[in-house]
Amino acid sequence: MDQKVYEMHAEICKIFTSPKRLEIIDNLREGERSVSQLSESLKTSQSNVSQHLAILREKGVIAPRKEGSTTYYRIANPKILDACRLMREVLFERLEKDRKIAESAAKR
Amino acid sequence: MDQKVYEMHAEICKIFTSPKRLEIIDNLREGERSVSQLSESLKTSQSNVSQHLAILREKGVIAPRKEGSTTYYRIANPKILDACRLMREVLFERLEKDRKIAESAAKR
DNA sequence: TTTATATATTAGAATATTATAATATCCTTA
DNA sequence: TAAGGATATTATAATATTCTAATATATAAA
Repeated sequence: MDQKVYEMHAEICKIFTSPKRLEIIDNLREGERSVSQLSESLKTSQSNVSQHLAILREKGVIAPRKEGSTTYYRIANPKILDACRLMREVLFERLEKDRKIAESAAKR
Repeated sequence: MDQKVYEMHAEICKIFTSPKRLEIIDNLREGERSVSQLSESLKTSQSNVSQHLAILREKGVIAPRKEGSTTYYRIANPKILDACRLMREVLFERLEKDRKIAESAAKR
């Protein structure tokens, strides 16, 4: 496999390495949201939310719709939601496993 | 959703943000490999490969098997492979889309 | 027990990412 | 067209990541 593919693959996976971007994605699961709605919901500055939205937009995860001076964003690629959910499952399985290990250690 | 969950989720997704880790995962798809085999295959220093293996090991992606002085690693969590493949698909769809856009632009 | 081989760990330099602050742009309405 | 609200962009400080070089550890062979 070409080196370049690994680089691009790694690049696209950076979508998920910011808690705020994950939270934005989660918010947009339920439907369109404006920048200020997201800013409020995440309790994060408008500037920072816009930066994260720009990253998600450039990577093709979300798409904007302008209505007057308001920009609404929506999920543009549902496949990404599947990947996101799968990794969430991996996390939860891992947490469950750790919990069981701790439980059996406590018994002894 | 709890803030902490987003942080852990982002943390686990960092598995995929290094081209070398992706290449290691791809190599291990075919079966067990030793550190030196991987080092040679990736054309990367033993030290650096060991560092990446440590990260993958800590995140539960791979598991070691020692045989004498050699350590063989294998995939420990197949679900992670699914997530990895899904993101690769997302990448390829994106490349295909960009290609089509370039093509139709060239026609004009 | 010395030497060689395989892997792991650590320190540090180079680079990348994230958040904040300041500012710019764009749209609406008075 | 001036003012205000919504969003985007830019510079920068703080932090995190990655690689290299050096060293440590552990096993095997001589």
